[in-house]
Parts: sequence; C-alpha cells; structure tokens
Amino acid sequence: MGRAPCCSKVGLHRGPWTTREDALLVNYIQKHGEGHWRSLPNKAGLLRCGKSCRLRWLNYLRPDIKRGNITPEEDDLIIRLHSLLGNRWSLIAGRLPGRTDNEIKNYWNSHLSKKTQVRNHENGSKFKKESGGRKRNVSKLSSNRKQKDSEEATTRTKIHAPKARRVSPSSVNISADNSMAGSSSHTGVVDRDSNRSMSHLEADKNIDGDLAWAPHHYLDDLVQDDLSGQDYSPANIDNMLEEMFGEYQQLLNTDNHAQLLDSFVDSLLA
DNA sequence: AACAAACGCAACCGCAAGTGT
DNA sequence: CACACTTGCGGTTGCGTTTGT
Repeated sequence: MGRAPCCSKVGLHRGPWTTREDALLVNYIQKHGEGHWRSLPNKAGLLRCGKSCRLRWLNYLRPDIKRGNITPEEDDLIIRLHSLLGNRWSLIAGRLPGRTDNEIKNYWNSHLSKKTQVRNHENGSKFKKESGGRKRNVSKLSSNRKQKDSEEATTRTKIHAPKARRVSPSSVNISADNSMAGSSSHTGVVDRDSNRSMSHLEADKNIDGDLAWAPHHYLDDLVQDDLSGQDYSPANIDNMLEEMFGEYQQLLNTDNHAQLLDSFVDSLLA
C-alpha cells in the first residue's frame, strides 16, 4: 500500500502551531466543515500536512474540547475503562465528553499508569512507591531521560495491547437497540494478533462498532450517566466491571484462548 | 541563582483499515 | 481483484516548564 507523504514534505511547517495557523484552520473548518484533510491545508492557506491539521483540530481547536484538570470521577472512569479496554484511547475518550484520546493517553502515561502500578505493587509486593508530584530522585542522578524511559517502558504494566482498528459506522451490523446481552458481552474485545477466521473478524467488527458508534451501546448500560451529568457511578457498575474484567482476563490467560474466543464470540453472535 | 532532573503535553510517526477506481 | 489514497489510531518524541538540590 502506498503511503501518503506527510510532514516530511519539504516546505511544510512543523512543530508548534501559531495563533495565525490556528485561526486559519478554525475559519476554514467553520466554513467548510471537517474532513478532506489532505486538501484542506492548501485550501485553507496552511503550510501544514493534512495529518497535522486534523490532529490540531481534534486535539486542541475543536469547540467542544473540555479544558482543565481531569476530575476524580473521570480519573476513576479512565482506570476502569482502561482495565476493560486496554490502550484503546479513542474508545475511552468516547466515554469522556470533551476529552480527547491524546489527552487521556497523556494523562494515563503520566499519572495513572504509575498510580495503577503502585496499586498493583502495594497489593502484591514490596514495590518501592515513587513519591508523588515532582520529586527528584536523588538515586537517579546519573540516569538520563532515555534510559529512564526505556526502563519504565519495560516495567510498565500492560493489561493487553490490541491492535488499533478503525470502525466505520457502515460496518456496524448490530442494531442500535440491540444492547448486548449479558455482562460478558464486552469481553469480546479480543486479541487481534491471533490468527482468526472470518467470524472472528466480523465479531470484532460488530463489537467494536457497537462500542464506537451505536447510540445506545453497551457502555452506556455500563456507565449509564454521562459525566457531565455529575452522577456517574451507579451502585452496580463496580460489580459489573469486576465480573467482566475477570471473565476477560480468564480468556486472555487461557492457553487455548483462540479457541475459547471462537466459542465466546459465536455465543455473542448467536 | 544556577543547574539538572522530572514532568506534562503538543505534535509527529508509522501502521493498518476503509474507500475509491 | 489489486492497487492507491485517505483517515484514524496508538506509540513515541521533543521541548518548555516546574521543582529540588
């Protein structure tokens, strides 16, 4: 597959956006709407690649972006959704109105991954908790950033890392009203790296599609209230999440999980 | 006050799925 | 069916800011 040349193109601006560039982009999108990112820079008079424009718009300029600190409720929800979905930031972001996948990803990497790591270690071992906030670690004076980062990377907790998948609305087969039956439904976020038959792919598509697009999808049952409603956290959410997560992990931990997933997905589709 | 380490976040990169021809 | 192009995603990097020594 051919790869579209991007920011490597000579003559294109890179790095931080100026207020003028922001204004040009916002003006253009307000007049013509989103999309056609590739041709947008030319039409808008920007010396940026389309990819860069799209990112800038989605992560920063969009009017519905919520700025400011992540609330404790959001914090908690991110942790829960991450435990369920893994690093699928766009899906998680979809449950947090006004938050972008990039923001959540950054927040996770800089705050929550440590937090959960600390939790895990507190539960299971004598992990030495890093002091919160910006504390200098004197014992690390000799270490440089890269080294530290790579060390972190190797120790970072990874629940699972399914490959990214794009799902278009048209590919969603499950009807909007078809709330998925049973709490185990969503554990169908399956390992995409294993070799699977077409039924797997279809099932995956359905599941993801439902997650991403259907108006009354499963997660709405799971997390009924929009965070903006301030009343997130119905009494049974914890139990449901725990139950599903347990089931999900069970699947992942099984040797023949490909086969298990097979029947699991089949049961979902039935 | 100066310096270095740690942090936080915007932006970039590369891959892969969807779509058009 | 095969290929090229577009778009979306998660991972990674670069750099300005903050903090501790």
